[in-house]
Amino acid sequence: MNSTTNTNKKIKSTKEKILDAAFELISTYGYKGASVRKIARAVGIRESAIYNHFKNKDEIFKEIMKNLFSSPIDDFFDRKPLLESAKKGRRFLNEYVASFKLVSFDVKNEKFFKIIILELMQNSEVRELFLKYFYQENIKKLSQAFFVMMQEGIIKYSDPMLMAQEFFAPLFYYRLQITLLRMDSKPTNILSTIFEKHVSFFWENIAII
Amino acid sequence: MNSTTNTNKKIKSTKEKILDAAFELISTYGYKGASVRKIARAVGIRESAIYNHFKNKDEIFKEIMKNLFSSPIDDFFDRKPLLESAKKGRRFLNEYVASFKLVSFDVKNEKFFKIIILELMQNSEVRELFLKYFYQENIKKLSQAFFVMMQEGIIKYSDPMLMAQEFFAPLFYYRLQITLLRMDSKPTNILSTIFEKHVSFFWENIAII
DNA sequence: GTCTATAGAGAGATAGAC
DNA sequence: GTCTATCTCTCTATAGAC
Repeated sequence: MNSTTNTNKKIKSTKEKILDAAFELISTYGYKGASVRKIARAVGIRESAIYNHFKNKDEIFKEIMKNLFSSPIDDFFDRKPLLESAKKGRRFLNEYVASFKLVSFDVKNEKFFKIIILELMQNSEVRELFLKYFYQENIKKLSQAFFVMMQEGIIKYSDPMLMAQEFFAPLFYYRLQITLLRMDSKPTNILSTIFEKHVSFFWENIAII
Repeated sequence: MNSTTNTNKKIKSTKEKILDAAFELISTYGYKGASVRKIARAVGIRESAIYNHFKNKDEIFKEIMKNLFSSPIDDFFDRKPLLESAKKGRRFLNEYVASFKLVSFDVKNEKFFKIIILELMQNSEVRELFLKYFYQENIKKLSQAFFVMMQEGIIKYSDPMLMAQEFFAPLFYYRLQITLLRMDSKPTNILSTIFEKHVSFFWENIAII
């Protein structure tokens, strides 16, 4: 174990520094606005030095894109057996939303979210990943969970896919609002409990009894 | 009434042509990407000629911004007395959503929507208008409508503001998805009836009986 | 692996002839 | 009101010295 493994305090390589600076700049100015000039200045090197680590600007973005959708929400589904924990009904939804809320208020994840929105209308690959991530990953798994709940007789019978979308959409909407408010340093206290309220509102309406 | 009033087929002035071209370009490339060069080329004039009609590039964007949020959804609330039509309950929601759906699939409005998303993370004024429009205009009026329904005993008692947000959020989410799918010429048939399904799902859960 | 120097394109904007 | 010509800046990227 030498310094190159960067176990603890990690001395960052120039390549890592470039990626960090690029990530920061792209999340505020977007891909076009984050120029190689700005990135180099942020790192403290010349533009030409960038090209010793990346073939071109696009390669930098591609590297950052790899982590764009690997957020803690995925981990949520990985952490526990879906079909088993779904049986917990409302408690399952509470846990899911708590995880989503944590991600929404996390600074690093907020920057990823900003990049997604910034590039959504410009980059078809981002669109592809966006639809895949929010659909395949979240909606599909949520609909499975709702299906389990129906089978268990905890909630009313309905279209699980529709239910999943109806459940997820407000989460996305609230997250977007939080991000926008925070960008202009506006208070988000109105939204601090909205996630919990959402679960209550939703549950009241799908639960049996 | 002479040719300058442009009553019927309207011979467009250069200024109008510039605005049209700029609108088109901004909706695909964003503000930064829609260069004065590109706009001039699209109109068929030189860049310098642009400056006879607008002080600078920013003035062009400001002019377009004026119409950014004056969409037909506003008209919906203007057209009919809110407190009276809200008493119709589900029929009111159906009409509101039908209006929203029309806007979502309208090509011109889709371009406005794209500009909003493109500039949301870059332009604080767009953010301001976005929050104002979607909050003050839509959510506030919807919550008034829900309050009326509660008073009338058509729906269960609850927080009208929360209800309005929960009702509106999926509409926004579905609209975004439709826009993204259409950008890559992907089928939207899965979403063609989602707006109606949303009303059904929501209504079932708030209605008394 | 970093630097200087430079190329070549595209950006916003202005001066002045017609 | 449109043109040509031009200025100044910023951008991505490469060549070659150290």
